[in-house]
Amino acid sequence: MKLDEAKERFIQSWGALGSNWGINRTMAQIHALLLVAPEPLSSEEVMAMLSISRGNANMNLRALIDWGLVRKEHKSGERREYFVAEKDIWRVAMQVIVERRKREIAPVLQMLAEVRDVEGKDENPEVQSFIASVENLDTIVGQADAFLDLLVKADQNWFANTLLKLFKKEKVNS
Amino acid sequence: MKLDEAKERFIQSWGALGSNWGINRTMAQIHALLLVAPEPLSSEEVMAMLSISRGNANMNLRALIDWGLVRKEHKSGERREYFVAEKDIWRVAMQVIVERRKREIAPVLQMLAEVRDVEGKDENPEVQSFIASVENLDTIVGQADAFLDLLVKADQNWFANTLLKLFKKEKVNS
DNA sequence: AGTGAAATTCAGAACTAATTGAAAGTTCTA
DNA sequence: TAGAACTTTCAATTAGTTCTGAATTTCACT
Repeated sequence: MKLDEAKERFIQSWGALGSNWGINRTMAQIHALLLVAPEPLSSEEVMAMLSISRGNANMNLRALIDWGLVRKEHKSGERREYFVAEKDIWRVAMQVIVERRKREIAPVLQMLAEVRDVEGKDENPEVQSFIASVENLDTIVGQADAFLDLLVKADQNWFANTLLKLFKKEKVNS
Repeated sequence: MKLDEAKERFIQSWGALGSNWGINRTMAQIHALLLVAPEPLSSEEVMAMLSISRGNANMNLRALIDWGLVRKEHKSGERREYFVAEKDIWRVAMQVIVERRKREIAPVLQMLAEVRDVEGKDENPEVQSFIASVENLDTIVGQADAFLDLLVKADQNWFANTLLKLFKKEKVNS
């Protein structure tokens, strides 16, 4: 496969993946494009390479900056702004986790805490079963949240090592 | 808060959450509804409670069954089918992970393997840097995949215990 | 094998999200 | 402070997704 073809394929797949995860396709494509670009790109270049409009490029570049996945770079003596993606994929992944945790897990935990405190837990068995479901959910979501918190504070080696150890244990146990 | 109100809030939030994660709102709402329903519900009941059409209810119920989150239940002597959600949330979470892993991680690993074998790795430095990015990504995605595989094989207690241990270590280390 | 109750399908309608592009805004240089 | 170079905004449009409901099929019972 030729380099350009490989890049194209990578960008397309990354875009498709993004759109399954609530990230819009263009945003994921721009991210992919910047990831494999050897140099910072200007918005003109992004527009041209993905055949998208100025407005679209601008909007999605800003969203990427918002997520902490891309940053602006100024070349001295140039009016034009350039964009670079964070190239360390581990950091990219952690950044995505941090953001989604903040935007999504936190509100869910909040909601669960609220609905949990429903009236009539002392007499009504239906209420009791509802509370049981909610508490169950709260435990799991809480555990996942704690785990992600641990993960984002850790580094990649720690993760890889832990994983390795866990694998070994699995083998022993089975 | 009254029980009905709490259920309503739960269903709405669950629906909103789903739509951020590539699961359509109605599907997530039906799931939420069944999760907190004390009894199996018929599609008529689902339709009525969420004010959705027959077709929509049918389609999404089937999608839920497909994901392994809901199952049909027959009451003897009844033509009508009833639906129950898997109530063990841990299992629900694992089921979702299994599905998404199958549908999404596998194709990404495939794509990465393909684009990795781009021409010119011996002379062109741009090709080399592209390959480096892709390999980097492949490592992380592969690790995540392995981790999820481990996770789905384990049970909730194992996860909670491991997590607990990791927390303790963190404290000692810091 | 006929009946009616329930499940399924699917073409088009309704809704939602993404995109465009032109206009307005900003910032730099002279 | 004029105007060129670039960025940002946003109303209108286009594309994509979900939902509806009538038509069709399946099924259980007689």
